Amino acid sequence: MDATWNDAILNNKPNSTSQHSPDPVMSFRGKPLVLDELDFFAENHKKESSEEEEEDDDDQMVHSVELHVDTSLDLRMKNTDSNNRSAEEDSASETVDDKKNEFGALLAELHQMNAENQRLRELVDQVNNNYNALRMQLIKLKQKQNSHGNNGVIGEKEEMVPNRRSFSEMGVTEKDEHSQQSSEKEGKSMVDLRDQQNKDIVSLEADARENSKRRRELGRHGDQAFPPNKVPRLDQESETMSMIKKARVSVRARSDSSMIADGCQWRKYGQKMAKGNPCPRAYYRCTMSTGCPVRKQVQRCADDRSVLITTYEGQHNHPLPPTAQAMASTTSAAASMLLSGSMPSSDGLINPTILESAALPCSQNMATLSASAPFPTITLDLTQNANNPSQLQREPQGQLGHLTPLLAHKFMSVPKIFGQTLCDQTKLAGLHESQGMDTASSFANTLNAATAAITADPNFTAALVAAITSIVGSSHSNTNGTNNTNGDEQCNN
DNA sequence: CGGATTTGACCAGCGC
DNA sequence: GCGCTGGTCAAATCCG
Repeated sequence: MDATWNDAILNNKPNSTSQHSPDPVMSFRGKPLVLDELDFFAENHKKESSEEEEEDDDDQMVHSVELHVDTSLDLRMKNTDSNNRSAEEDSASETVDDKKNEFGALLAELHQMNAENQRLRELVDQVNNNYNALRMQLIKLKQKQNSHGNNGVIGEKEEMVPNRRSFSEMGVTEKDEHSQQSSEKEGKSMVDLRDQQNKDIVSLEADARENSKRRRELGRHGDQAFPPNKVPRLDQESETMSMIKKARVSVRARSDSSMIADGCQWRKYGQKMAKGNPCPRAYYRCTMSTGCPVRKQVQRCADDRSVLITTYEGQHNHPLPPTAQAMASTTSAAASMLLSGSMPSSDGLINPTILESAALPCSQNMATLSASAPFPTITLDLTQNANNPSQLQREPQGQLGHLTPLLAHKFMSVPKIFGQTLCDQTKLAGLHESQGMDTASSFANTLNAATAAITADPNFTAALVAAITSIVGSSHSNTNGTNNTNGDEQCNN
């Protein structure tokens, strides 16, 4: 943005030319501007501001800029009128001055917001960095302690124990683990504590299995020994925990390569022929950190083999390179959003805000949630709009970093709509039960509403398309060190 | 030689 | 209980 132009507008300095001129003009660098030039600058300013907006992901800024342009257009219209009616020149001139002042104020506000956004962004970056550093330290510490506790015998197995993973993902935050570790410092050995944790978790999961089994039997026999409001609470909690553990994000995108380049390192650990699809499904796990629980499945679409379906599961437990953060943020945020919306509101009904959103007519069917799948899955379909040039142009290929906040914001804004956190879900589940609602059907309803709510946001879908298209685009040149698998070749042949 | 990939075996969940 | 399916393991193999 041209600083001089800004200063001229922001300071709203009276210019000698404009002061003496009968026509309402503004000046720029000492040169009087006619209205067409003003429009030109306004348009230019809009373009520049839009570019900045794309970099800053500042939605509010967009509104400000639009307002600014509207004002300038309004200005022109008013000025044209005043030229035609000389009798109203004075009043028109006053109107123009008013508009100029308003214009300047808006720009000043715009700058303030911009600066504030910059500060906030830096703050968020800093918090993120601190979090990642702490996390890495924690992981290293745990590994150290594990190696002591196991006489130096530690492997991936220990880190990959699902119990531990589910424990951390079950809403027991690292803070809790920290507090447990500090209590351990007060006298308990790490080994004992870990054994106890594992026993508790094993016991929890065994109970959950038992309850699940019992419920299945009850369902078969139509027995009411456990009517909806009498089902043990643990069952609900376990179900929620299991959901959290199993939430998935599926991305459909056109790609010739065997994988989309999402910035992470993956190791293939299996391949299976899936039913109903001649193309094999490949299983990958993240190898950027030992014990990272993230896995993904890659499979070509049976109907259209140019479409690559990548399904992500889990959250990374390590810092990610900028190129990986876009996809990771998108998937983890989508999973969070998905899970946050997986329960009804506290009154047992779907939040009316969701229904309002669902009623919006602009759904593009790009993001869908599946309630019928064994695990809650959000599918992002990028095949329909991938050829839309206007959307492709929004984001240069290979530049994912600055999309992350926007994508995460777009996803994260949904839980706010639902007005709940993951921690509330178990409580709500109990309440839900007590009101005798059919959990499965309400869950499906909520998912449907969430689907509509997400897809109703054109900004979200556009940003998503841009982000993942750029990922897919870059995958042609970089397959992340993974060669084409047999499965892919097999399928392409 | 070490890391990545392949592939058959194994296991768990689910429906009948 | 049995068979089917999806997901994972781990030994064998490949590759740089």
